[in-house]
Formats: sequence, C-alpha cells, structure tokens
Amino acid sequence: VMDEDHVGKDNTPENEENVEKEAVEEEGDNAMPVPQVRISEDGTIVVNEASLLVEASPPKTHDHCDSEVVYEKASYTTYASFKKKTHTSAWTDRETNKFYKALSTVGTDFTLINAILPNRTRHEIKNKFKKEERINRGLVDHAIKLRKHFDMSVFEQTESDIEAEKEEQRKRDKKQRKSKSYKPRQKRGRKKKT
Amino acid sequence: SLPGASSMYPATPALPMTPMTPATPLSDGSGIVPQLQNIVSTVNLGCKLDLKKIALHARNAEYNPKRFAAVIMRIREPRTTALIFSSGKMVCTGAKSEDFSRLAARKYARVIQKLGFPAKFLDFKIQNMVGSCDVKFPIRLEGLVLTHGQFSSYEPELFPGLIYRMVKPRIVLLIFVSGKVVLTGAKVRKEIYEAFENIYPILKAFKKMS
Amino acid sequence: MPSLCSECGENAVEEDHHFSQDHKVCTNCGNVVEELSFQAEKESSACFVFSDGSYSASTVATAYHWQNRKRKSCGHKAGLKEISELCKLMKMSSELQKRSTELFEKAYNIDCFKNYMTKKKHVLNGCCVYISCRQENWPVTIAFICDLIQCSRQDFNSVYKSLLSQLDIQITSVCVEDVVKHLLNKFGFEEPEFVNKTMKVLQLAKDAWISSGRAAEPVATAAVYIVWKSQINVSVKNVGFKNFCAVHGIGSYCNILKKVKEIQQTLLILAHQIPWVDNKMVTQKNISSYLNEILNYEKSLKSRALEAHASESADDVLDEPKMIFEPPCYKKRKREAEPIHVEPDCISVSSSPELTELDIPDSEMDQYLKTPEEVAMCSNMYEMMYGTPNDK
DNA sequence: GGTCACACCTATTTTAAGCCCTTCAAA
DNA sequence: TTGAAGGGCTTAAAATAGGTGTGAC
Repeated sequence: VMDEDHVGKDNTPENEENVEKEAVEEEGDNAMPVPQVRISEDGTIVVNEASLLVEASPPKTHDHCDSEVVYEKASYTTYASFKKKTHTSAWTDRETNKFYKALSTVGTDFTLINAILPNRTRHEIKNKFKKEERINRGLVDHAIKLRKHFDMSVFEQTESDIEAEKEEQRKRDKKQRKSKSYKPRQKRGRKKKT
Repeated sequence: SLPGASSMYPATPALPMTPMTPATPLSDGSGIVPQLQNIVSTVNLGCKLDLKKIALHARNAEYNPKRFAAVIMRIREPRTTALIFSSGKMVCTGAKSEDFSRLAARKYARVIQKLGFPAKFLDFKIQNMVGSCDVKFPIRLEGLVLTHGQFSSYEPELFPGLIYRMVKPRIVLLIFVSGKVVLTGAKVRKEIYEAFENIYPILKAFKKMS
Repeated sequence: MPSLCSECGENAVEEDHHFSQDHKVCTNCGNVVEELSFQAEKESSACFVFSDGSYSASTVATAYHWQNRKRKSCGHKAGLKEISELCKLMKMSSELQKRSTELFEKAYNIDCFKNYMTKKKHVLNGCCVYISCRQENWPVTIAFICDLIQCSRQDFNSVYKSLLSQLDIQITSVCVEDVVKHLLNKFGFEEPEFVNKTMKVLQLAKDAWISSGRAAEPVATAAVYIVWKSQINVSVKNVGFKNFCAVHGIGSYCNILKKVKEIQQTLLILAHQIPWVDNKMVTQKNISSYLNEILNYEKSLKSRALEAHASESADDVLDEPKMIFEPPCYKKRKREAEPIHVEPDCISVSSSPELTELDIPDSEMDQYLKTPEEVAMCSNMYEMMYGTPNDK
C-alpha cells in the first residue's frame, strides 16, 4: 500500500490546504502498486521498477539480448523509493538578499519569513538560516542586531523582482513537468495490469 | 583508571572475555579529551504562559501552534534555541557547556519575566550532553561488531557508524571508520569522559588487522 | 464499522488499500470480500477543516494520522499470509519461510508490538522475513525489502532494531564475500579463476578500508567490475562501467563507480611497486591490464609499499606500524582544515530561583523585545497568516 | 464503549560519514 | 555526455506536549 508520506517534495504538508490537496491527489496516485515482481531464472526476485519508478533506462541495450539479462535489468533496487527527501532548489542572490532583509526585520521567526518568502517552505528557510550561520555568522549576527525598521517593503516587488520571479516560476514549471511526466506512465502500467 | 571496565568490554579480539592486564597501568589514558558539542537542559519557569503573547512581544520568537505547541526562541549569546511551553516548562538546546546552557536558560527566563509573567528559575537540569573526538587512527568496524556484538549495532546499509551502547556509564557511542567518535546520552560530563576512556583501548585493538 | 467476514467469521471486514486497489478486506484473515471504490466516502470523511490559527485540534499530527488512516489488514492471519507471500515471491526455501513464520509468531505475542501503528505492523512482517534471510546469509538488501513492502528505511530500521532487541537476536554482519559470490552467480561469472580473482580484489578493497561503514553491494559490484574489465579483450569497445551496468541490469551506478575508483587507486599504489613497470605508464585507466601481476605479487608489493611509505616519514613512533592504505573519508578531511577547538571560557552563573537584572543587563534586554510598532505590525502579519487559509 | 498504557507525529540541538538526488561545468 | 559538487536525508540522545492511533480489559 502506498505510503502517503513519501511522495515528493510536498510530502510533509506545509499547511492544511496541502494536506487536503495531497490527500485527494493521492486517491488517484495511491494506485502505486506493490512492486510488480517476477522471479528470474536463477531464483532471485526481480522488481519491475518500470511499474513504480521513473523509467530507469529505455530498453535500448539490445546487444546482449540474452533473455536472462533482460529479465535482470530491473533487478537492482534503486534506493529511490520511500525516502522522505525533499529537494531544495539553489537560493539565488536575490532570494538570499530577501532572506537577510526579512531576517533583519522579523528576526528568527521562520514562520513569518515564510510569509515574506512564500516560494520557500519554512523548512527550507530554517536550513538556509543554519547554513548562513555556519558560513557567515558575522553577517547573520549583524542582520539580527541591525533591527531594520519594519515597513511593507519586504512585501514590495520591484519590476526586476517580478521578472526574476517569473523566470524562477518558469524553471519550476519545467521541473514539475519533468518530474510529473512519469506519473501517467505509472497509471498506464497499472491499467494494463488490472 | 577504571578497574573492571576492561573485563566488561573486552579489548582483545582473540580473547573476548579475558580481563586485559594493562601493559602500562599508570599511563593507559588516551590523552584525548572529548569536546562537548551540545547540551540540552530543562527548567521550570513555575507559571502558566500565554504563548501568543510571548510570540508577539519577544524578538526572535516563533509560534505556530498548528505545527508545534511551543514558542521557539533564539538568542545569539550563548548561541542557543529554547522551546517554551504553555505549562511553563522550557527546553534549552545548543549550548557548548553546562554553564552556558544555564546562562542561556536564565536569559530566556528573564525575557519571559520582562513580558509580565511571574517567572522563576526552578529545577534546572542538564538532560543530555553530546561530545565528540578523534582517536586519529582508522577502526575496523566489522571486527569490532564481531567481538562486541552484545553492545553494538552495525548496519552500514542504514548508517555508516557503529552504534555502541555502553552499559556503564550508560552512554551511546557512534564509532566511525575514520576514528571519529560521537558520545551522547550523558547527564554529566564525567560520563562522556569515562565512556571514552572505556572505549579507547577497545578501539586501539581494532585499528590494524585485515 | 467492521462487518462479518465470509471466510473466517470474524467481525473484521474493513476498507483496505492492499496491493493498491480499493477493497473490503478482513483485517483478521486478509480475505478480500469485495472490490469497491470508496472515493466518495473518503472525500466526505476528508472534512478536515482548518479555518483559523486557533489552538484547536487541527494540528499537523492530526493530518498525519488522517493520512495514514486507511491501511491494509494487520491481524495475525493476515501477517502470516503476507509473510508467506513474501517468501514465495522471493523463492525462499520452506525452511526459511518456517523460520520467518516462527519469528512472526514470537513477535506477535510481544506487548511492545501490539500498540504499533498499522503501517509498522506491516514492516514487522517484512522484518521477520529479512532477519530470516540474514540468518541464512540469503543476500537480500534492506533497500530491496523496503521497496517490496513499501516502507521507508527509518520505519524499517526502527522495527528491525526493536525486533532484534526484543527477541534477543544477535545478527552477524552482512558478509561481503557472500554478496560477491551471489553477484558472480547472478552475472554468470563462475569460472574458478574469475571467482578467485574477485575474492582477492575484494580482500584488497577491505584492506584499503573501502568496505568499512559502507553498504556491501556497491563494493562487491565494484570488485566484480574490476575483474571483469581486466578479463575483457582490450579490443572490445564497450568495457566502460556504464556498459557493464547496462548489461547486468545495475540501476544506480554513481556510488558503485566511486568504489571502482577507490579500488583502482588502491591497485595503483601496489602497481607503482612493480620493479619492471614504469610508474608513469600506469594510470587508473590502464590499471586493469596490471591486475594479474598485482594480485600475483600482492604480498611483496604490499611490503615494498610499506617500506617506501615508512622511509618517507621516518620520524614516526616505532610501535605504530605504518599503513599503506587510509580510509577514503580521510581525503575529504585533509581538504578541510582541522577545526581548532577552543575551550569555552569559565563563567559563573547564578543558581538562584529568582531572576534579576544580573541575568540580562537592561541594555541587552532591548534586543530581545519588540518595539510597540513592531508588535502592531507582527500582529497584523499573524492575522493575515492565520486569518487567510492560504498561507503558502 | 470507556479507561488505560503505550505509540508517535510535529519541533529543537549537535557531531560523525554514507547515500542519493539535482545542478552545473568541462570534455 | 560525464563527473564533480553541493544539499538534504540517514543514526544516537534527551526533555518538552497535545492529539490521536492501537489493542486489551
């Protein structure tokens, strides 16, 4: 049975809406079957990973068309499944500046910083803080002590900001399209089975 | 310095249960002092707290009751983080020594007091200490787990370190092939030092060999 | 609301996602009563209203449990059935299946597993099978079992460790030699010479600290590859590692390649001790062609390397025998400068239950408190966040 | 069906080394 | 195309605590 915890980036719900969305989405995706399993000639168990993972490799290596080899192709576990891993895209200079500005205005309230930087999760912001503290403690100390006067400018977006964010959004969309591309395949695989 | 320890934790792989007679009884210390990396302490502020008020009025405080039912507060000196609960109980983490942990806890308590709560400083207690050090030679973990299986857990597929649960003192050690050692679970620093002096002769026995 | 099972008679039929299809299944015996789609019912139960940021029951913990609600059956008979399925799937011997079942029977009666969450009870089934495999040196990886029973490593690890301690099982480490033998058998490399060489390469890898603290399979695979490459005719084009992986169905080769390079580096150290070979002529790329010579003269090459190493640094303590090889993680450490630890200053801190301005000077206190305008502003922001459902 | 005694999520800290992923730069 | 590099997870300990899963009684 598919474990809803380990789906993707948003497996840990960032807010309630996510929980709901996630859960509803899972209804369809919950389809993820127990690995399709075959037993190969030598008695080892073979999981048809195409059934549950991103296509590892298209069936192109036909130079060794030994049936045994073809069977074994999917026998290696990839360690990829069921990880509570969340990938964080690299922080741009612009984002980092915004992070420091937010840190300087609201302090170490990562929930509030999350409101100022809605494209990052609280977890990402906390990790960013930890990292900056490690590599640039002086700057972090300075930002916190500076106590920037609060004004709504933290929410303001200059034209270049908007442009940059559009660019980032484009990149994000591309990634999402890539990462989602395997999902229909899964469903197809299941339909074939059922 | 710790009689009896060698019979409990055999140092010689070939003679697992034979008490080891130290060749140099007076100078069998490691000469290495584990460094404290993290202290976790608790204190009771002795009054109920309105966490919303604290989050609103204190700087560097965070409160999201949907996620976690405590205020997370940070101070820069000593660089620590505190969890403040509505019961008045507080957890202080991240200090590098007992005194710094106590100092930090008093600062948090003082901030709470300044916000109008009748905070006291009751039952301060060090709950956990983490130390680490380097024995400066590599260790055959697969050999160590063979002779100390009753204390060890070594599953390299899950974690690269060998998890050694020492009984006396009750300390958990993470032992790595590089010779780096993490010690945790101590209530007083002496337990960290004792645990390391206990493990050092054992590790020495597994530094070479194939 | 459970209903009566037609097979075992237990009042334990519930909805289930076993094998990813929506079923009504008996939680006691695992009997599939009826297939259904309870999508609508589920959505109605999904009334998970988070309206504001109040201190109400709408916590993430609630969400977690809600997400994990519908799970497959986990009763005694269902557990036995799942173990039987797993054993069949893995073509395990009947003796191994019996061992798994016995393990499950013992575990099932232990109190600490009774209150386990349903998902962990499933992990328990897989754990019993895995432990049986380990006890018989059946080469199965934890990653494989986790894929099979659809659980995370950390869930597996927690169940695995408590099962070992509760049943007081001492498990021997995974034997890398056995993993190598299994791989050789699987790949069809069963000529005695090939097997012999691979074992020697593996031993060398172990001597060079390459397998300590690392998963067995990548190291074993790397050893097999090294020997395979040395035996392939140089004129054959595709002797590359990627091709080897493609031919033998090895999915994730990044980590194995690291081990290959580490073993090659080890071989290089020994190759440099061959008197009739010019050091400059041997590189990681052509090291395979020297494999036979290295393995044949391994012992003397090692002692030559030891001597060479010792003469390089003569000022060392005598009772510390010099090592030819170092754990690979030492390289990473040398790159980073060793951190100098400064013992924290001695300070005196009050133990008084009373707090005074001595604890924080008033000048310092300022940086911990918000100004009235900051309070007002934060209040607005919190209201925005909690008042609006969409805070992402 | 209610109580009971656990489990166990959210969160905090800190070190160690391996693994697995993504991203980006030379080849 | 390929590998190197970086980020984030794994492990241990310990307190804090509400809400809820889980099965026995």
